[in-house]
Amino acid sequence: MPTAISVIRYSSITPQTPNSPLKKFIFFSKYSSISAQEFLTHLQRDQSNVEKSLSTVKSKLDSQCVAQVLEHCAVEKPKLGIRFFVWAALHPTHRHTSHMYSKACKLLNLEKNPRIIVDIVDEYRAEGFAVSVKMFKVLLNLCRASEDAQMGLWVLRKMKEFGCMPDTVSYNVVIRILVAKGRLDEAMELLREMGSINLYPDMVTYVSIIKGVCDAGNLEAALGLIKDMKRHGCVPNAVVYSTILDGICMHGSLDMALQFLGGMEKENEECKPNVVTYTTLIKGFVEKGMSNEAVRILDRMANSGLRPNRVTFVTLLDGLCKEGLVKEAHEVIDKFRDDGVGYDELYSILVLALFRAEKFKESEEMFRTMLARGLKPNGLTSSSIIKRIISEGRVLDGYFLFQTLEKSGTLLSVDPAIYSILLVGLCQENHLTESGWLVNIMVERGINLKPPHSDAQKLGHFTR
DNA sequence: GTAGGGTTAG
Repeated sequence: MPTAISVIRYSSITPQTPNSPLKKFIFFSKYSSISAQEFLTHLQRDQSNVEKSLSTVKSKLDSQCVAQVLEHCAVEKPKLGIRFFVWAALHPTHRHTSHMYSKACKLLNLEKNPRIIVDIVDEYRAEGFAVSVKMFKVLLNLCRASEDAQMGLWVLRKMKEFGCMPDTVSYNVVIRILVAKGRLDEAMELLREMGSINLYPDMVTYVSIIKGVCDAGNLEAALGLIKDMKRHGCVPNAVVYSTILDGICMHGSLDMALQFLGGMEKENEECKPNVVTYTTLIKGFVEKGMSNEAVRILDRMANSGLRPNRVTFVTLLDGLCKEGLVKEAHEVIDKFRDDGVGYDELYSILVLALFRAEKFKESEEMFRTMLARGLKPNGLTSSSIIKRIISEGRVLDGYFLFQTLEKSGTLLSVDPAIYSILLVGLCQENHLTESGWLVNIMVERGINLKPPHSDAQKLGHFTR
């Protein structure tokens, strides 16, 4: 049987990108798929014509393989990594998800080294490579993932030098980065620029700018933009109106927001309020400490035939619990128990809402009630409650809850970090049988020990 | 593209 000690030893060989060439080779052959290796080989074979070399690879291109190639390029050849990433984005059988864009930024450390993008564009030019609009859009989306407005603007300007005409989507990407950075004037300037080169701003362009204007509290400007878009034949939809409604909640009054909602309810299909619209208003009431009113919005939403989702319930139950309206919160979940989200999930949301309202005792009691009634709590709720119990020094309490969750089949959804925290606690208090049980489960599930730094030092005597 | 525990896997 594995012991606590063996798990700790075992975890010391957790894969991490190594530095020495030999270790790298072992890592390379152990953790990379055949296809990633093939792409890497071709990527390095003819560095003067990377794309052509890559195009001869027959292996299947998938997300896992993209991530592996990037990992291997990260340390020494980040530029090659990006060239591969851009090439892969244009591959007919593959599309990068937005998650993959963030992952690429992280792996290649684009935030710290924005120069890489500049260097790549220079490389393309030096090679006389025919860069397409699509390729530039990949670079733009990398700028967005690294939230680099400066680089986004730079890439947008560079496009023309390659004979590429930026399209509406290219502008939208840069406008969104600027809005996120609060650089509204520059975003507006780009909007005007689009008009001057006969590019049509679309719904996405307007939603981005309107959101920026609303966040800044300029409701009048937002309404002005609505007029502009109508004039340009872009008919505002529920997304646009929901964005404005959020602005009214934040910077106007709730009365005004109610009126605005009333107006939307009378509109035709495209503009009718949706789940997000109602949730936005619920959030508006909750943030003003009027959760009881928010409950009425939920009813109004249900009456109009829309199903509230998780976000709706999280927003509302958080508000009710913060105001101590726990009875009302129960009424809400009982009323909607068979309606889409599911009772286990609703109950979990309520327990977590109490937790976030710092009503820890009530929240833990309700969590235990859930388990006693055979309801399955979700991972976030279980993790939050157990983590707190352990941090209060009630290690065995945490252990018993772990056992209960294991029996109910929901232990797997608990954050893997908590396994380690619990194991450290059990070891420190010399609960050997209990640690053994936990170790078995961890080994069985392939969960590595990742003690927080301070605890790792305390664990020193176990690893010797 | 709008509300936004984090979920799958990406």
